[in-house]
Amino acid sequence: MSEIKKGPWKAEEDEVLIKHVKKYGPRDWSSIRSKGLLQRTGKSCRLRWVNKLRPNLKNGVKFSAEEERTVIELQAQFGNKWARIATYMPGRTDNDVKNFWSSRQKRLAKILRNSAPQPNKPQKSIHREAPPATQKVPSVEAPKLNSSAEERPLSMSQDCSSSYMNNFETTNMVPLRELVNSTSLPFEQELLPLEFTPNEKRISIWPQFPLSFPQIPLQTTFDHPLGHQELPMKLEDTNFLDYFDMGNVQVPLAPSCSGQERTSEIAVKREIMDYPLTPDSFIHDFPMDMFDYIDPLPSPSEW
DNA sequence: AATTAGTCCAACCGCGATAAG
DNA sequence: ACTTATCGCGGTTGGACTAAT
Repeated sequence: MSEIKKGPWKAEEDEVLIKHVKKYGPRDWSSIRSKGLLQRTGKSCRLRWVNKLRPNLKNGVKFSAEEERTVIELQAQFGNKWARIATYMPGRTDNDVKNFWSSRQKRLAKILRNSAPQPNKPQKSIHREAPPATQKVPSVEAPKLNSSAEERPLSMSQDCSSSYMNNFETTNMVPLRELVNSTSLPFEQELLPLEFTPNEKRISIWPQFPLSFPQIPLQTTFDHPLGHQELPMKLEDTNFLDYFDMGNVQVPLAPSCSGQERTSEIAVKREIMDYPLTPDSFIHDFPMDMFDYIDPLPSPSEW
């Protein structure tokens, strides 16, 4: 029995694989080895085809702003179902999406690490008393990374906002699904999985949204004793978590989909500031540094 | 210029689901 | 109904590349 080859693929091997697929279609992967065409496992052949050789792949192309947004929202909805998410993204594989997401998680983890108060470093003056009228988001344990939104209770569905925060024991975060749901966006209807055909056109899935995307306020303000005049806290500020009690971060709640008010001081403030809650609102929960294309919210006069 | 740290990405592994015998 | 083979998915790893020091 011949040895199984591993490691990087050579161009000749790719050619053999492509020929095989042309002849038999993308199936019978294990027969490639049993016929002696390649010393690769069927698994390896399939992976190579799906991730690199398949037609219409966007190899070497960075994720666009639109793709970033798609991943963010679909991850919030589906959890780490990368294959499923990839079906909404022409030219992208589950591996692409997975790699993209994990790199953003690392980026965020770094941001949070850099932002965390240093043990020996004098702390900034932080407003630690809960403002009287503020409703706290229930504290949740950060779910394990491989958890899936589909398999979790609703309240635990904020994968993307909490799963990368394993460094913290508990974190109060906006439940992403609530935020997404609060917009009453029928995701399953709006984002149709794409079927790949040889000559498929690039399908834009976003124009169907009633609102433009993304709309991150240039300066997301949070309650602070100094007031936002002195402290225009921006999420991209690497020290932004210093403004919070790290163990008990308070973030805005979006209105529930039933329309009932879920007041939080911040949410109210946002209303006052005339920032409507959009389908994109949940992206407020991310530091801007985490993504490449999160643009500032245009001023209301520009709408 | 050399070294280090950070990022990206291709490929592997393990596991569960499903099909075939 | 049971066993085995195959496939597909998600998690992880390691090397290549780039930026920072």
